[in-house]
Amino acid sequence: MTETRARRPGRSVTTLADVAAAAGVSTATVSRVMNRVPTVNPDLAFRVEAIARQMGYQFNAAARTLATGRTGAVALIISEADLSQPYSFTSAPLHGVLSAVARHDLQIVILLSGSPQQESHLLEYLGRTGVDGAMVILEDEISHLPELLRDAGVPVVYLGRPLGNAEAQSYVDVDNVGGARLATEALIEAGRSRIAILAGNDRLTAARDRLDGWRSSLAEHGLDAHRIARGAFSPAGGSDTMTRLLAAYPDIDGVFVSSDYMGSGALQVLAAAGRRVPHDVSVVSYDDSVLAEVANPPLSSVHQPLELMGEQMVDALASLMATSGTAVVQRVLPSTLTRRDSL
Amino acid sequence: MTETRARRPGRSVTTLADVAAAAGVSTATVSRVMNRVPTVNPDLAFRVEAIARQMGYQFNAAARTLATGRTGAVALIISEADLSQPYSFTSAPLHGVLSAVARHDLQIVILLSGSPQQESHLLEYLGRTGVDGAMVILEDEISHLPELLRDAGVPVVYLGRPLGNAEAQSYVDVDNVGGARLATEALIEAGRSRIAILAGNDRLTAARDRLDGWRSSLAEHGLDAHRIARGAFSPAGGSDTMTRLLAAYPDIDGVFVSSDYMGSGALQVLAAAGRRVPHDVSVVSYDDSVLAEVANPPLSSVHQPLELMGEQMVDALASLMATSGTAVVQRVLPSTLTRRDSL
DNA sequence: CTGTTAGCGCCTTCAT
DNA sequence: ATGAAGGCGCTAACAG
Repeated sequence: MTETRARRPGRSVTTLADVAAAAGVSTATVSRVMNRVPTVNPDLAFRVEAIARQMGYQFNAAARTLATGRTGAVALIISEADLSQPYSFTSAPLHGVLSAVARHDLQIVILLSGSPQQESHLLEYLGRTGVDGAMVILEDEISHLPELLRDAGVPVVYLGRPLGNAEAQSYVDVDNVGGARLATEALIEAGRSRIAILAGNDRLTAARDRLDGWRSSLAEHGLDAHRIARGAFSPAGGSDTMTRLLAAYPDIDGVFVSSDYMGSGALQVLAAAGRRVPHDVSVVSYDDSVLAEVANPPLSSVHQPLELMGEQMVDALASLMATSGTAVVQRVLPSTLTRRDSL
Repeated sequence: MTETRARRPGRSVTTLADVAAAAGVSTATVSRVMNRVPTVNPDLAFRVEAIARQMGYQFNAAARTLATGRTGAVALIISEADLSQPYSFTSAPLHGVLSAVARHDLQIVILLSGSPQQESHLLEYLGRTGVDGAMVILEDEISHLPELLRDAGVPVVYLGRPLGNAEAQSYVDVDNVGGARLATEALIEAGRSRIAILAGNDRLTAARDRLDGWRSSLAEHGLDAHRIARGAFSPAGGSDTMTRLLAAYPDIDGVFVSSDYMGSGALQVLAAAGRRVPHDVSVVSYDDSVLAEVANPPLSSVHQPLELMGEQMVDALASLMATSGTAVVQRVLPSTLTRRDSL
């Protein structure tokens, strides 16, 4: 019995050399064929390809990476905390990313950000021959991350305009100002004039932009823009903030709520206070999530193309990796309003 | 000027050889030090380690993989479709997986399942020296996947007991029967006796187990178990099914709903029919998601330790990879009941 | 258009 | 306990 020493490394039995031997050519030729180098004789290429397929040849990713320095993988940097939120918006762009990745023949590696430990791991991984590029999907802005990533030597695309140095970064964002204006205009068109806002945490650019949009719409129509209350993007935050708002400005007849999560809390407070929606008070919310759908009454809400954003991140990253220069891609997508009973 | 040809491959400038040269030892020794081989002289090890750290040495993953056949990465197989559901339960175990992965010093690669194309990609990737193991988180059972994966040559752990061949697979599951019993007992304790169920799609083992649990509890208490209606795990499914249920069995005073998603739909139908919850009808739901929290009234719901399950999947996989044998790990976690106003 | 030949960076027997 | 050297599988000059 031939003593074939068990090949520990790799599970892929067939190598380039095997195919080359079977086809009676050199490994270089097989390599060219597999990589579709155009200069090979078509007939030969066809023959080699057939043999390779028949032998079940699959290239060894590690070997290829070692030889080329490219990995065919991109990192997706997300936060554990974001995912753990019961209703987190991270999964929608994540979905977009995943569906787009297939088109570009890339592999996704998940890297966690959040704790210092995770970040050091992240940088370490990026520093090795880990990935060819990275995408960042973080709900809470982490202002120091961009500068850390800048040194990693790979192109990076952010979801949402990063807080810090701004203009030098590539990102895909939605028009939060425009979305807020959409919501506010709808309230005005519904005949409301004492329009308040439940604003989110000021540290988030999205929250600030929505406040700005609300303000500018009201200003354009000569309406007061002082009915403001701030709170967390959560049901509890929504009810607390709505309670304070109602106490401070009992005359409100319209509310723009900066997130559905807050919206569901706000609705409960409104109901408890005997304000009928939309009879006494019109409400427009933000995110157009399932929470808006199941709310009572169902909430009109500004829809964000989250999945599309994920897809575009991949497209942007792919183009950055192709040019490998210092190019910057910045894309801002429009929002739309989904109308439901609360208006 | 010395003509240092630009090193295309890899970004990690410092190699084992560099460290070896700086320390005046062989690359073999440095390799041993970095891999904590116990036979090296402690003093030497310390010295080498210091030098390596100071030079910012990081091992090249591709080179190591090429040499050892191990990758230090595990695949996470999920479905694009699951993620795209507005309220999907995939992200909770995902979160658990991610948080556990750090502890084991593993890297996560996302692989998509769903379309035939994605599956062939998946198998191809697994077939290469892609990963050392795999975890499967699929909300819809895909019965042919286990047998495909069986040939991939790496250990696999499932979330939820797989439908098919069952006993040969490793999995982490929750006790759906027990959870349903918990819910049903609570309904009985609340003084209800005409207890119906909104059951889910029969193709899901979870849905079937919940039905079984409901049945067995009722049987033990000598109560009728014929008030059954089936529907999709969605708000629309919930309202449709609840409507049918009410028409068929107008006398119900308790309902066990197999998912919060259905629950929110069911609640609306109940309200529209003039049935007060919990005064006329008690409702207990399943999943303990944010939907239960924001429902009106807030729903009592069976809580599943989804994140914990994700963590345990990683633990299980790690132990499988360590033994590298044909061992099987099967773990079933208990559910608990979160009480809210609907009871 | 195809073959030859060096590595890519690391691990690992085999000697010493 | 340490060093020398071959090889993991593939790619990319460079010849021919």
